[in-house]
Amino acid sequence: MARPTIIDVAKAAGVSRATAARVLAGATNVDPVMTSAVEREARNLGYETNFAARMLRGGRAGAIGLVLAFNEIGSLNGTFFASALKGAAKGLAAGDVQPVLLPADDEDLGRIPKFLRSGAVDGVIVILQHEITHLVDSLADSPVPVAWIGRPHGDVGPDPIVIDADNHTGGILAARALVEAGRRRIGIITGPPDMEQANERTRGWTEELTRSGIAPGPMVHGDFTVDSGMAAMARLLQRDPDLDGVFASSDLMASGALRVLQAAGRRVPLDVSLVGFDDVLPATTSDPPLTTVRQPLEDMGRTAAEILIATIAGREVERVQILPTTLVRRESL
Amino acid sequence: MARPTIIDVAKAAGVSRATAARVLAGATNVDPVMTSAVEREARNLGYETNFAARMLRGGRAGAIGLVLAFNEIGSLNGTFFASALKGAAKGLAAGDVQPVLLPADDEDLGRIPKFLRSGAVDGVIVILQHEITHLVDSLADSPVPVAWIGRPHGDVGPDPIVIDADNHTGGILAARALVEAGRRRIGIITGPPDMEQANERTRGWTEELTRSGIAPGPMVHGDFTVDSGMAAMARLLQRDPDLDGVFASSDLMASGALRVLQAAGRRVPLDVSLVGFDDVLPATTSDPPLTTVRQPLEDMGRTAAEILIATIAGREVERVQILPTTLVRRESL
DNA sequence: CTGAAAGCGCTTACAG
DNA sequence: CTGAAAGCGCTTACAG
Repeated sequence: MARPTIIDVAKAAGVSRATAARVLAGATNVDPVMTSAVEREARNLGYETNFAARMLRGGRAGAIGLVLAFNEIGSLNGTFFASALKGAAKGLAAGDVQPVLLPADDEDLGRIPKFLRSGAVDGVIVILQHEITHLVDSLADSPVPVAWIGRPHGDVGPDPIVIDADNHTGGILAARALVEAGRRRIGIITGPPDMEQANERTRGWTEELTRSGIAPGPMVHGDFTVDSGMAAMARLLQRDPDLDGVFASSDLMASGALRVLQAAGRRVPLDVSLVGFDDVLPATTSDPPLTTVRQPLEDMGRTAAEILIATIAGREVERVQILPTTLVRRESL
Repeated sequence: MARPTIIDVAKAAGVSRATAARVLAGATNVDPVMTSAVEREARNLGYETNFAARMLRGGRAGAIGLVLAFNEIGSLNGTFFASALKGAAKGLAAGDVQPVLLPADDEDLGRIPKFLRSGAVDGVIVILQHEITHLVDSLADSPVPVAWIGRPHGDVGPDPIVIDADNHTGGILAARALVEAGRRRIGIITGPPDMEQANERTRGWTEELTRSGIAPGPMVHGDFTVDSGMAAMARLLQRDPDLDGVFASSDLMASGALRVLQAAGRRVPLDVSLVGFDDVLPATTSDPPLTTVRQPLEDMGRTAAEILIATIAGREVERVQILPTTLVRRESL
C-alpha cells in the first residue's frame, strides 16, 4: 500500500477526515471512542502527516538552511565523520539534491523514522562511525532507500546499499609496513569490540603478522578518541616495555599514543614505529606526522550520494561498494 | 506583496495559469509572445516555484537526509567551520527544526537565493569563515531572516542578525600572554587583509603591545591554512631571526608555524613562544599542544540557531551578540 | 496551441 | 461534538 493519508486513517476509524485531523492534532473535544479509534488506526497504518501538504497549508517549512561556501565544506576533514559528510554533500550537490541533516537523538529514537515517513526526504545516507545498534534497527523498515557508510551490524533488510572501506586490507597494509620497517614486537590499539570495521582491521593485521612468522603482540581496545589512545598506549607499554611497533585503528588514537610514547622517552620512529588509520587532519599536524592507512572517506560519502540518487531515479547500480585503503607514508614509521 | 504565485505571474502576463506553468516548465510549443510575457513577469515579480506545492503534486522532495548520531556531531571539531556547524545543528535540533545544508556554489550564485524564495526553509544561518563578498550580496534581500556567524563585509540590510566572537579582545589576550611570558620580539601571522575578523585580532594585538611599550614585530598574511602558516613563518624568520614570540590568527597556521620553527632549530616554547587562535582539534594534537585564543565556535552556532528560531517565531531578541574569547593555556607559551 | 478543471494531502472556518 | 467544503500552489490530462 502507498503511504497512508489521513483519509485512509479516517475511513479505517469510521470517522470524517476532519475528526481524524482533530485527533491527530491533539484536540481534546472529541468523543473518546472516536479518538481512540483514530489513534489506533493511525498507528496500525503507520500514518505520518505528509510534510509537503502540511507545509503548503501552513506556510512554514520547519527547516533552516545552513549556508556555507564550498571551500568551507572543503575544510571539513578533521575527522572521519566530517570527511564523509563533505563527500556526501558534494555528491548530493552534483545531483542537485539538498542535503538535510538528521541528528539521531538517543532519547527519541522514533524521530528519524517519523521524519522519513513524512516524505520530507527521498532517501537517507547513514554515516556509521560508531556502531549504533538502535539506530540501525529503527531504520530497517525505512520507507525510503538507505545508504550505509560503513557496514551496519544487525538486520538491515535485503539487499542493502553499503559503502565501506577495505578494512581488512588496511590491517594487512599496516602490519606489512611495520614488518618491512624491521619491527618485531608489534602491539595494536584496536576499536571497540562490537565494531566490525575495527575487528576487520585487527584480523588483517593478525593474518599478515602470522604470515610473516611474527607473533602478534599485545592488544588493547580504545574508542577512537585521543584520550583512549593515550590510555591504551600506557597499558601497551606496561604489557611490553620493549614494543617496537604499534598499529592504532584511528589517527586520533595514534596521536594520543604518540604523546604517551614520547613522554615515556621513546623516540618515534627511531625506537617505536607507529601506524594510524583514517588519514584525517591530526595525522598531518602531529610531530612527527603519522604514517597511516588512508580510508577514502570523501569518496565513500560521494559514492553513497551517487548510488542513492541513482536508486531513487530507478537506475540499476551496484549496491555494495568496498573502496580500497592505501598506506600513506609520513614520518612515524 | 506576499510571495508571488503562478497565478500572479499568469495575470500579469495576461495568460492562463496553465500556459504560465508550461512556459516556466520550459515547454516549447507555446506562442512566443506569451512565452516572453510570462518570462518577463516571472522575473519582474521574483517568482519562484513554491517548494511545498511542487512537492505535494510531484511526490518527490529533492532532498536526502544525512543521518548521524549526536556524538558524531560531537566529533565535529576539527575546524572553525565544523565546530560552528555542530553548534548550529544542536541548536536547531533543540528547537525541533531541520538543518538543511546549502553549499554555496561559486559558479552558480543564484542557486541559494532561488532556493530561499521557494519557501523550502524558514531562515538561514551563514557560516562566514572566509569573506565571500558575492555570497553576502546575494543574500542581502533574502525573503527569510538571515543569521550571520562572523561579521559580514558589505551591505546586508538594516538590523542584521550577527553572532561573532570578540576578536579584538582575543588579540589583546594573545599579546598580553606573550608579553607576560617575557617575550619582546613578537611577530604576527594574520589573516587575509580583507577579512575584518583577522584585522580586529591584529588591532588588539598591536594595541596591547604598544600599551606595554613593545614595538610590534613583523607581520605576514596567511589564509588560515597549515601551508600558509608554514610559508608565513619562514618569511617571519627571514625578517627577524631573533623573534621570540609569534601570534598566529588560526590554530592551523600556528601548527604550520610550529613545524617550521622546529625545523629551523627553535625550541617551542623555550626559544620562541607561540599563540594560536580558534582552539580547534589540531591545537591539542600538535607537539607541544598550542596555547591559543578560544573562540566559542559551538556557542556561536547554537546562538545563531536560537536567535533565528526566536525571530521566525516573532519573538523579540537581541540581534547582535559578540561572544567572549578566552586564553587557553597549553604548552607552546 | 490554449484554457478550465481536477487533484496532490492537509487543516480549519463554517454550518449544524 | 461532528462533517462537508474551501483552499494552500502547483502540474497535467482532457477538451477544444
